[in-house]
Amino acid sequence: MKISQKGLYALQALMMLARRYNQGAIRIRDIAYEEDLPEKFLELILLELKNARIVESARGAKGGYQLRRSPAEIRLSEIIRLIDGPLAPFGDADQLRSLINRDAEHRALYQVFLDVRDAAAKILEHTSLADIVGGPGSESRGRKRKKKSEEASVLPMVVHGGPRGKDA
Amino acid sequence: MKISQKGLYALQALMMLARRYNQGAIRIRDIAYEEDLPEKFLELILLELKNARIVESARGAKGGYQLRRSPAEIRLSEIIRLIDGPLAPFGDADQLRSLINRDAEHRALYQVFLDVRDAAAKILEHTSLADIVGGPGSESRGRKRKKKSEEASVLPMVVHGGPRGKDA
DNA sequence: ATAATGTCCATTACATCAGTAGACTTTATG
DNA sequence: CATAAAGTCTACTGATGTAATGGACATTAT
Repeated sequence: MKISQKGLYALQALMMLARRYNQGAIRIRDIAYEEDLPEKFLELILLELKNARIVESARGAKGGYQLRRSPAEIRLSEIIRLIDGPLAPFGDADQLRSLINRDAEHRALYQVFLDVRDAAAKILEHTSLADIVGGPGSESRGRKRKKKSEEASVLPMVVHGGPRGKDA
Repeated sequence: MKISQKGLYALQALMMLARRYNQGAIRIRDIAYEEDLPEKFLELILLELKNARIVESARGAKGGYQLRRSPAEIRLSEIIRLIDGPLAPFGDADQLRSLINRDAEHRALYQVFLDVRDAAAKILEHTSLADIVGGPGSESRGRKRKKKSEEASVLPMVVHGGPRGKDA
C-alpha cells in the first residue's frame, strides 16, 4: 500500500475542510493557499472526491467545496482506497485470499501479505477525519494513543545484522 | 508500502532456495523454471540479493546460488526493504517522525502513517523465510497463526457506506 | 452583463517498472 | 589447455504511472 503525493494532498485538503465543517463552501484557491498545494492539481483531486461523494461543490460566484458528511463519518481508509487503491501491499485482499487457496507453494507468503493488509485496514478503518483534526467534533471513536511502552520502533536492537541505514 | 513484481519474484526465489538450503548451489535457470520466473529478470534480482549478502554465488560450470544464512535468519522485512524500499506507506519512518515533530497541523495524520508502518514492520520483522516454507527448519519463531475469531476481514459489516466494491 | 467560480479535456515531462539482449568473465572437467 | 557451463555487467526498450499545467467552457451571485 503506497500513499502518493496526490493521496497526501487529498488527505490534507479534507483535513482543512474538516476543520471548517459547517462553515459553508470553501474555494479551491483558499484550500490550495492554506495547505500549500498546487491549485490546478488540487482541482482534479477535489473533482474525484466529489464524484466519490465525499465532498460536494457549489459552482459559480460564492462557490466552493465542503464535506458531504461529518468528519467523524469519513474514514481514512475510504480516502486512501479511492486515490491510491487497495490497502494490501500486493494485489488486493480478494486476490490474496484466492492465491492462499490455490497456490500451495506460496500460501504462507500470501498469508503474510494479507496479515499486513489487515493490520493496515484495522488502523485506517478505525481512524476518521475527526480523529486527526484538532478541536471539537474529534474524539469520535478509536485513536486512543499508545501507552508509554512500545512507543519506540519495532525491534530497537537488530538481532543479527549490523546497523541498517535508512529504515522504513 | 508496495511490493512490486520484482519484490515478489525475489521472495519466491528465496523461498525456493530456502527449501533447498544446504543442498549446494542452484542454477538461475532451475530457479526460474521451478518458480516460473523470467530468467533474465531473475538474474538481476539475484545479483542484487548477492550484493546485499543475502545469497552467495558460485561462478563457472557447476555454479549457482544459495542462501548465505539459514532461512530462519532471513526476515521478510530485510528482503522487502532491499527491493521495494521503506515499509512506511509514505516516506520512511525517520521522515515521518520528523514531520510529527515539526508539522503541527498534520501531526496526527503522520502519526497514523507511522502506526501503519509499525504494524507492517512488526509482522515482517518477525517473519523469516523459515516461517513461510514448509518442512524442517521452519517453526523458528513468531508466525503463530490466528485464532478462529477474527479470521475474517476487519469490519465485516460496514457502518455507513453501502457495499463497497473491490476492497483492498 | 460581468466577474467569480467550478468543470472538463488535453498535453507534458519525468520517473519507475518489467523486462530483454548481448558481450564478457570465471570455473570445472576431460 | 580447450571447451562448455555457468554467473556478471552494461545497455536498451516499451509501457505505465506520477505530478502536474493550460486553456476553453459552464454555472451562478450580484
